[in-house]
Amino acid sequence: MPNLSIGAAAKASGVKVPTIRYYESIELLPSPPRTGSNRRTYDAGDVRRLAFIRHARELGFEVEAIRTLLKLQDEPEQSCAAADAIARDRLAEVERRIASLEALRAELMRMVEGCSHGHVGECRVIEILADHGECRHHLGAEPVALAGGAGG
Amino acid sequence: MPNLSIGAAAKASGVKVPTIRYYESIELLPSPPRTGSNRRTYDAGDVRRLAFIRHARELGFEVEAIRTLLKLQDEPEQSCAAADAIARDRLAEVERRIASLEALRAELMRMVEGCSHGHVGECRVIEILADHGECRHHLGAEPVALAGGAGG
DNA sequence: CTACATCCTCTAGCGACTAGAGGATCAAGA
DNA sequence: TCTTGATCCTCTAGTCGCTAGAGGATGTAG
Repeated sequence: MPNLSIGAAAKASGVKVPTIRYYESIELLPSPPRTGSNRRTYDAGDVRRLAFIRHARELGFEVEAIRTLLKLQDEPEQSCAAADAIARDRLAEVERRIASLEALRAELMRMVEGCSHGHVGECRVIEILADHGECRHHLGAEPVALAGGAGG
Repeated sequence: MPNLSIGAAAKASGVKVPTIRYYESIELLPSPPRTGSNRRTYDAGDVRRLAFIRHARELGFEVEAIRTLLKLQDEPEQSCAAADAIARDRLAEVERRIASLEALRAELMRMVEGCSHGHVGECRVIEILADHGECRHHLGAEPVALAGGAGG
């Protein structure tokens, strides 16, 4: 299945067309050969690489980490200690995030359970947000950062 | 404690100075009065509002949602159904994120456990990322988006 | 009087895309 | 052959929620 158009590569890999071009622009994906009419052509290897990137992104790996992983992949005689370290870092962060989110969920549940659908004056949601002292746990110094950026 | 400088308001509310100015620029916080030498002066009400915003942001509320909540807060005779709905949305999203992150954690644990510190050729980390088929669960269509934005 | 902290405005940058303009090319049907 | 519409190209600018830095004015402590 060689010589795929960018659209076909997008379909096969699950990475959107503009995102593929973006990955090329940041040199995460090599510039593919072009047809006579200047269109990009991809092969199965590119699709695999794109799927790899997509999967890693879904797992929350940052582009820089993916870049490192791809370099490791390109030189398979290297030690996998570096790849392992990246995954471990990721795991630690994911566990931190889960802990934050669970504290957060507890607080949100407290809010919506306390809401008696009366007036805002007695609304727990507003009240809890207004009174920081009611919040016993500590959500950590850094913001929780789950505002979903790239929604469909 | 009226007539605080922006730095004092920042300290009292836990919101950084440039962030306070940013909130003013997007009209989340009203423009405060200025001194003769053009410096912003805040009072206790502003500090409360800032603390409210900060707390809501820590809980993952988007600025637009906070804007709505603040409007509700300013008119306390309204029904709190809107505030409740916003909090419920937030809760649902948090629960989705937790589920994604737990699937993700399982996969990362599988990765680092499988890594025998040999060569990349046998490295589970690379292998699992490369082979999407090994991933049984589904992380959802949208990206997990936990790349920590504003790390201090 | 001298440091130095704090304040001001302004612009630009971050990450990881997404959206749209404005145009070229391709594939299929009438 | 013509036409329609999908796909492709490049480019710039926008998203979100800030953060960083330039370049200058003002305040405060010793």
